[in-house]
Formats: sequence, structure tokens, C-alpha cells
Amino acid sequence: MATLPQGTLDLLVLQTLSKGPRHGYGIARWIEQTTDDVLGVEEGALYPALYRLQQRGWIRAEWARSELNKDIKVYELTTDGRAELRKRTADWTAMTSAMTKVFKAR
Amino acid sequence: MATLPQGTLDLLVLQTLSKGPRHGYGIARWIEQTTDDVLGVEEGALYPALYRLQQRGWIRAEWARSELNKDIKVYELTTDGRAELRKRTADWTAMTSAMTKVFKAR
DNA sequence: GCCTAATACCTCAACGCGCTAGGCATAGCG
DNA sequence: CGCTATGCCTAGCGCGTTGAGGTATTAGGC
Repeated sequence: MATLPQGTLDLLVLQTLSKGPRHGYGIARWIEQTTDDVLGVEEGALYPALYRLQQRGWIRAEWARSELNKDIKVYELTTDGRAELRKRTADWTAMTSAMTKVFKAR
Repeated sequence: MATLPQGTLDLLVLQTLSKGPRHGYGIARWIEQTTDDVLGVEEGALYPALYRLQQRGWIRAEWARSELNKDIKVYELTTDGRAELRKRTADWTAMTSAMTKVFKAR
């Protein structure tokens, strides 16, 4: 499981939530499944990240009950969150393609 | 100029040096030129990074004199450095393609 | 009834590393 | 002589991750 560069977790969470509301633990599991365990989400990084994103108004939380009869905190993107996601995704694309340029240059 | 995610500078420097020896200042300028200023390399990040990479035995330094008659410290990859570069590049590729999977999933 | 594994939330100290903001020195040019 | 570019460096700060810990509930096996 590759460790993710600092700052990418936020983007990862925003992306995940753009596909529909999910609770914290579920976000982590979904990312791991989707990436075939290439990306691992540590809970010690995830929960602070969720708190951060909430403080900045990009996601919103609500308590609910899961199918397994557990109390879960379900997060969903706000309008600001969608805007932020667009911005961050654009930044990400720019950054990775710049990286690729460096890789291929000579 | 985008700020680079923590952890990417090392890879960037290793990649740059894989194209041939260069001095610190030159590494920074080269990366900026190559990426059309998308990636900016701050000297306060670069020099500690060069020191780190040297400590770990991935690069080697040697004083020289530039065409502009300046004392410069020229760095080059060691054998271990090439191995590390291969590893990090593979990790990077895996990471970015995992990211893309997340972006495209639904 | 007990034990374990999975689910689900959270916190906190230590660490790593990029950023800001400085400092210093020399060469070339007007 | 002063300015700009080149070229090296350091120190403090901020911020997010790591790694380890904690708590509680549910389901399932024995």
C-alpha cells in the first residue's frame, strides 16, 4: 500500500463523496477497494481530515444508523465542496502532468 | 506556481539528476523551465532535500566552477540513487493511476 | 454465556518536509 | 558604484501523516 503525498487525502475524500454520501469508515474501505489496496487510508489521518473539511465548509455530517445496526456519521459534499473539488482536481491534473513532463524530458 | 505535495521534491530531484549532473540552483531552474513554471522549487526546500538525498547515499556532490565563473556544487546520482529512483517512480505511477481510478469510479 | 473479529468512532505525540524569510558572497553590466 | 542574477545556506513555522493508543457495539462461533 503506497503512502499518499501530503494533501492528497483531502482530494481523495472529496472525490469519494462526489459519488454519494458515505460514512468515515466506509470512505476508507471504499478507497481501498476501488484502488485494489494501492491506496491505504489510515484512520489517524482520515478523521482529522474529515474534521478539517467540515470546518472549511466543504462537507457536512449527519448521524445515522447503518445496515449493521451501528451508529455512523454520514458525510456529504456541500456546494462549496463541489467547487473545491473541481479546483483541486484541476490542480492535481496540472501537477501530475508537469511531473510527467519532468519524467520524459532529457 | 503550485506548491508541491510533501514528498514529491525528492522524486523530482532524482528525476532531474537522472538526465545528467547539475548543481542545486540549476536543478531548480531546470524544473521550472521544464514544467513551464507549473512546479516551483523553493530554495528553502531544495537545499535541505539535497542534503537529505546525499545523507541517504542517493546522490553525490562535488564542487566545481560554472561557465559564469561561480563556485557551484554539482550533484549526480549514485547507483543506489538510480535504484531508489526506479522504485519511487514506480510508486508514483501506481499512486497516480490509483487516483485516476478513484476519479473515474462511480 | 463468553470470546473474537469486524465495524465504527475518536485522540495525541512525534515526525517529516515544504514554505517563508532571512543571510552571505561573487560576477557582470551600466 | 549600485543593481541584478547567480549561487550557497539556515532557522522557525505550519500542517498533515504516522503510529499507537482508546472506547463501544454487533454478529457469529463454540
